[in-house]
Amino acid sequence: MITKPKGTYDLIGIDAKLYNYIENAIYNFMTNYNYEYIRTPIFEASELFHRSVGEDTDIVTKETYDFKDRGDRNITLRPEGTAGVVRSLIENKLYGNRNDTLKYYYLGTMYRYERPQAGRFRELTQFGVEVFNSDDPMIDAEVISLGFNFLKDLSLENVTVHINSLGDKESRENFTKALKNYLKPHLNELCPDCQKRYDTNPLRILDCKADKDNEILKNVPNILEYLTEESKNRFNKLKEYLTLLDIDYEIDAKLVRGLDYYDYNVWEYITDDDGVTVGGGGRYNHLVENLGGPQMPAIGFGLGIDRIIIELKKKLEDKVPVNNIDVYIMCVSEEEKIQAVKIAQELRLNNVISEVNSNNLSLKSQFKIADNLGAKFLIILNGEDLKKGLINIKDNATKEEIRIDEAELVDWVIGNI
RNA sequence: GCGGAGUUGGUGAAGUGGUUAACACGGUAGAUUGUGGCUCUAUUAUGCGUGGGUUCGACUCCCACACUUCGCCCCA
Repeated sequence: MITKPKGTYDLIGIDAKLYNYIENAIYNFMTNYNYEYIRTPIFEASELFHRSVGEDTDIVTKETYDFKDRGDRNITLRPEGTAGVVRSLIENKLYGNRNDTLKYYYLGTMYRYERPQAGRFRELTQFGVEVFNSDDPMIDAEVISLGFNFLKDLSLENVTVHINSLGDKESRENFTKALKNYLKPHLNELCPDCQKRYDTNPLRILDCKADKDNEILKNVPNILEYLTEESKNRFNKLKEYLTLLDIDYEIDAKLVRGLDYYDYNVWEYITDDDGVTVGGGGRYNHLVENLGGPQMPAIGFGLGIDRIIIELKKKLEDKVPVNNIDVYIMCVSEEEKIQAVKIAQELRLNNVISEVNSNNLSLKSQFKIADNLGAKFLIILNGEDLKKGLINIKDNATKEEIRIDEAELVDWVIGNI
């Protein structure tokens, strides 16, 4: 048997239903916020990700799907959404009118060569937004609240936004220096991984799992105290706006995001009950420029649809929603089938959700199927009535059965569902 | 890339080196001369992740691989 590649999954059953539900919610929601839909390729030149994410990080050296195409080009399956959108912005000169704030959203699959775990796949789906050309904390608040409100709209109620500021370059350098000075005398008390991180990625030590309870980490310098005036102002403004907008947020000075390109305000959406991060984002005011575009501020987030589906399922428990249909059409003989197909099409074209037996089943089985589909009405075709131009229709709730004229069927159904 | 646990019908699962792989749900057919949801009866895995090996004999033991899951690294 051929099996699916590691870390992928088939979207079927309840998961597929939830995905459809989320997808529709996204389109509706984004229309109200007046964000434009953008779709960029699933694969891009490898260089794009190397330059955006950082040349030396593990992410790019061993956690992307890279290959050479037949034209000997270096190609990478996109591991995230931001780089492609920024590339498109630059290539298509979408920033033509420099007064506009440009707002985009995307939904699509991403590919990461990682070891699968709970809620971590090699093919994953992300919904994200990117906003260009506004540097005002007001827009930070809009973007953060957009994600938060969207999750609420999906009825994922218990989510808190964890916010932090990484400041500008100067703030980060100052903080990193202070952090390293603080940790240096205690280095041998940290876990082996953290001892390595001390040189490679000191900020990551802040959210180390092994040293979580370590006293040393509890008293670590606070990045927020090392922010420059400007960075601090941005962060304070953001908090004011979030309070104004009634967003549940929490300041988390130990929140660091993995990418080099973030500046200033960063955040994650974290569920309250089990602490799952369903998404996160940050401001990245230098990425557009670094990828060859104009100097242009930007901010965005990504939400993991796969994780959201998992969280929604936890909430649903056994209350699996059933899509009830309006009409189930039962038929046995050849002449009944001919009629059934015709009626089914007619009803469907009139927005009546209809299903028709197509398996030569006994009436008993057809009744069962109709019940499982939650049909409101059953059309039970029979040869004798058909000859008289009558259709036998049964209300599945009251069990009442009436015969109505063929010509009046559609109107009758529309009037009664 | 590293480590732990797992993989038995459509589903939930029990099970043993030896002939017929339990039980339940679900499905199908019948009792019901075309009108179900209750009940009863029959039937429903030529196969126990895949490929090798040991054995007279393997679903059961051994090896490899795949996939799942939990954790590490990493987390865009």
